[in-house]
Parts: sequence; structure tokens; C-alpha cells
Amino acid sequence: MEQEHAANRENSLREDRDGSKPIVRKTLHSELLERLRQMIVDGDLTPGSKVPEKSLCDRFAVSRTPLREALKVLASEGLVILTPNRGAMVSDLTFDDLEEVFPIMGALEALSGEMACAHISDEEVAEIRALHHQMVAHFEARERFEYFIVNQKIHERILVAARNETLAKLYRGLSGRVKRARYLANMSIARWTEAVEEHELILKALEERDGSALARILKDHLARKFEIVKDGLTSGRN
Amino acid sequence: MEQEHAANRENSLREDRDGSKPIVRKTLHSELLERLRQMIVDGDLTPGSKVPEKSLCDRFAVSRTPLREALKVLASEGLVILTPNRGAMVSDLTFDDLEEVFPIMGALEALSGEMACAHISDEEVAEIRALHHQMVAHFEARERFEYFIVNQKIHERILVAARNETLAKLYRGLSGRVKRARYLANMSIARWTEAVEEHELILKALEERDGSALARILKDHLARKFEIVKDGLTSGRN
DNA sequence: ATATTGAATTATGAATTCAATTTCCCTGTC
DNA sequence: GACAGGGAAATTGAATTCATAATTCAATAT
Repeated sequence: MEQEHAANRENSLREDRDGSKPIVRKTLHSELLERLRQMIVDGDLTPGSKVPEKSLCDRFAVSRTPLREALKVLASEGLVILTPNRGAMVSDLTFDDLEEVFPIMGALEALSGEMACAHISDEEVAEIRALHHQMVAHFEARERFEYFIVNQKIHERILVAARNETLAKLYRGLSGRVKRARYLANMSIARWTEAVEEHELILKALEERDGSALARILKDHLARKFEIVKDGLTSGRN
Repeated sequence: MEQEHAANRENSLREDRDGSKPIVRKTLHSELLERLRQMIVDGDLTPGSKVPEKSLCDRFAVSRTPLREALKVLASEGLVILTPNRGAMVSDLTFDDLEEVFPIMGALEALSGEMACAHISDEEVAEIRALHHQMVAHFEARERFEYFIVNQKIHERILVAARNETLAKLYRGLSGRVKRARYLANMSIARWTEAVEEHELILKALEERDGSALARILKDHLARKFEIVKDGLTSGRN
């Protein structure tokens, strides 16, 4: 992630000059970082399980040096826990963690909504509207997974429209940490219907560029999602 | 930072078990991380300057391996920029960066205020009240630096009272990134007076546990600080 | 004098090596 | 049969080494 940041600066500088594309060579550790992060977020590495360096090295066919560099970064992002001399563990989401992360995401999402309203273009609104209709179609067909994906896309578009990369990065980081939990949120049809209705409001606020309204809606929207996830967790753990 | 997190868990686990103090052995890279971060935040390493690994290795008398691990983490925090094959640079705060970071800090500080009101104890309020009076005294004596320090402490206490370590960590991270810029905010006496008045409101909201009020006040408070910093930057750069 | 090329130097990326700690298994004892 | 002790094997922390890319600087051409 940090590498791309640097690379982008370099990018824009060179492109400004002559418009030719620079050759982007990634370092091993940055590629590892991406892949590992993806694996953790997608649940390919089970939470709570130990991750011996050796096995990862074998899997990716790299030496321990770049791998360890990547692990250090993942630890600083909270995706793994490093214990000195005892190695890495895929961090497990405790209930407390969720309770800490969700309010923050709520605040950030509200902010992103507000800023998006200030900056979003008509084209972007149109794209989100299209996605919205797609999503509604998936809802009517009761296609949970497809709904989930398009839903994510919409929120991602809003984030992009906020024109604040720092905000986007932070939000994505937090989002990655709770993503697994969100899959668990198996909404009832009643709640699902509500969620879709909320999305109607989201679209409306965006179209009207009503920042404070969108902020409020998004915050509530996420708070309710949290309630669902919470119930899912508490009922599932006993 | 990530090591301490792990270490803390380890800590609490062991203390729960037998009450004896655990032996905390830090890894080299985690110590390096701390020291480097401090140096950058404090401005000991000048922004924009290149940081050859060799010189840092010599300075701390360590090999490149743990140093490079620390650099990777600092890069992910945004404190340094890593460019493949070209080394590390202490990241310079651009005006755009500030403009991105401050709204986020505003949102997070507002959230921390709201949560603090829900959780803060009478003792903590009393401590903050004491700090507040200290701060007012420094204001009346026009002791800018001392005021600045106590001011920071107050905001830190609110952050702690919010009982959300994730939030605290995020906020501190962002705060570190703009800390140097904040020193620059050389307020006029008029603005300074206003700031102190705002702090009266902050204290009042805390005492009354009025979360939404505190959230609003803190957000505005920070927004104004941003205005000052912004002016300082724009006037200073031409 | 300035710009350009190419070799020498330096710095970085990554693998390997070495040292220290932990883990695991085996044995012996109670 | 449970448990403590000891030692081998495995795992991690950190230094060193090797390979490759970037930078510097002098020699040459323009």
C-alpha cells in the first residue's frame, strides 16, 4: 500500500512531463503484503490460527526476509498479532473489537457521505444509481451474495467520491478487519427490506447533494448492520 | 506499536494467571520503530530529507534487517515514503495532506467526545478540570508552549475516557502526522482567547455528560485550529 | 563550456547464515 | 497414570552475504 503511494507520486510527476508510462516494479514484500492481506480478509487464513513463517515462505516461494517485513506491516494494521519469539497469529475478531471498530466506521462513513455530496459528479451519481438498481434486482431475486457485493461497491463509490484518499485508506483498513464478521450478518427478510429502503434514502440524499442527511443515514445504516452482526455473534457463540 | 499490542495481551494474560510481572523483552525492530517514529514526529528528522539505511544503522548500531522492518511499518503509517530501489524519505506534509487529515481528525475527535461522555468517571472529569485550570493559567501568563502541552493532555484524556483503544490509536496516528504543522499554528491573542472559551464549553459539556454537544464543540474547535494552521502554511510558503 | 556516456561506487532488495528462544517429545520418577 | 525434567528439533530474531539497481563522477564528444 505504501509503495503504491510512492509510486503514484512518481507516476504523476513523470506523466506530467511526457505522458509516457513509468515502469512500475513492485517489491516482493509489497506483493506479499497485498496477497496476505487479501487472504486474511477473505478468510483463507483462519482467524486465531498460528502462521509459521516457514509454511508461508514455502507457499509463496520467497525467503523469510520480505515475508517478515510484510508481517510487521500487517501487525501494525491489526490483521495479525505478533508475539516476540512466538510468531504470528491471524488476529481473531473478538466481540469487543467489533464494538470498537463499528462506531469508528460509522463516523468515517458519515464523513465520507458528507464529503461525497460536496464533490461527487453527475456521472458518478448516475453510476451509483445504476448499481443501486442492480442491487434492488438482486434483493428481489433474494440473491444474498450478489446483493452483498453490489452493496459493497456502492459504499466504495461513495468513499471514492469523497475525494479523500487518507479517509478511504483508513476506512478500507477498518472494513477489512471486520469483513469476515459482516459475511455472518445473515439478515432476516424484514431487515433486508429495511436496508434496501435505507439505500433508497442514500441515493436520494446523494442526488440532492444533501451532505448532512447522507451522513446521518449512513451512520444509522451502519449502526443497524452492527446490530445484526452483533446478534449473529452473540447467538453463535453460546 | 503492534508489538506493544501483542505484548500487552501477553501481559494481561500472565498477570491474570499469577500476578507476577512478565518479563517484557522488546524486539529490536519494535524499539527502532518507536524511536524513529518519535524522531519523525518531533522533527528530529527533517521532512523531505532522504534517510539512507546505512546512516540510521550506524546511529543505532543495528543491522539493516530490523531497521528495514521498522521502515516498512513507518511507511504504512504514512510517516515515510518508500520508493523501490531508491530508499526512504521522511514524508513531507503537503497542504493537501493537511486538508485530508483534519476533517478525519475532526470526525474522530467528535466521536471520542461523544463516547467519553458515555463512559467518563467523575474522577476523570475532575482531573480534566484541574488540567483545564492549569491551561487557563498558562494562557493568562501567555505561556504558549506550556499551554500547548496541557492542551494536548486534555484532548488525550478525553480520548482515553472514550474507552476505545482502536479509536485512540487511529487518532494518535493521524495526530502524529500533523503534529509538526500544529506547532506552526501561532495563534493570535484574539484566537487564543476564543480557543480558551471553547475549552470552557468542552469542560461544561463533559461535566454534564452532553455527548452530542461535546462532539459538535470538539469538531468546531478542531476545524478552527485547522484554519489557523492553514493560514500559517499558505502565508509561510510564498 | 556543456552535455553525454560509461565505469566505479554506493544503496537497496532479498537470500542465507548464525544465534537464541520456544516447543515438543521422550524418559524417569513418584 | 500423571507429572517434572532434559534435550533435540523447530521456530524466530538478527546479522551477514550476495545480487541488482541507482547514483556519482570522470572522460569524451559536441
